[in-house]
Amino acid sequence: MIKSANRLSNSFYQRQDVVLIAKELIGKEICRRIDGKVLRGIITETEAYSGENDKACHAHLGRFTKRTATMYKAGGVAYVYLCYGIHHLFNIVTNMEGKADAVLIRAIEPVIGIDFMKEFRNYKGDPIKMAAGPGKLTQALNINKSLNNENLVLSNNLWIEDAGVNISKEQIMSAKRIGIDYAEEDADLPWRFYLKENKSVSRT
DNA sequence: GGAAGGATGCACT
DNA sequence: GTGCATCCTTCCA
Repeated sequence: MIKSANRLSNSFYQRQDVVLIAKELIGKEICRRIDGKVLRGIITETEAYSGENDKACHAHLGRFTKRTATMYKAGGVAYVYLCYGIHHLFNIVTNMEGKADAVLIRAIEPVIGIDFMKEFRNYKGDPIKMAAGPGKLTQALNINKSLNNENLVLSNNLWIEDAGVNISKEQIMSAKRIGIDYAEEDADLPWRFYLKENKSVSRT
């Protein structure tokens, strides 16, 4: 295992309040190791999804399928799946085994390995917006389905650290989630969190 | 074997 | 701000 005193552990992921975890993940650092290189980025935007009471969640009300099975695992594993046949989306499973809660990582601000991220995305523009969007950040970090089920506590390829960035409550904004209009009244839940006035968020 | 869907991104006005 | 292309996975017959 990569040595890191700041790596988030099961006690962080396996708490029951997925909304709280989504909020606390803002400002944390996502780390991805590829070929011995480590890419890092600060999480600037998340969304909470809860299996029990949330129509937007893939695993709502016992919809237990091959795809959503990962969400039922104990907190601390990655749930990666393909959307629109094109985009990989990266989620962090939370809560205990049997509870289908997860936090969608929607955007990061690149910190280390920016050139490699640019290469993965074949992107020439401003790095601050390079990973501002769930499909973009997975591409920048080269996250794909092979990382589904990856244990973020044990893995050498993908994990989350507390970067020591202090985020005040005033900097964390909440809003309704995006792209889930099919979820009816649950689409209005203010379960999306993002860093105030940060350029690396998908939309404002 | 086939049909339907989908937690987006980008081009364009 | 808005419209739509796009294609792999999943689920069901």
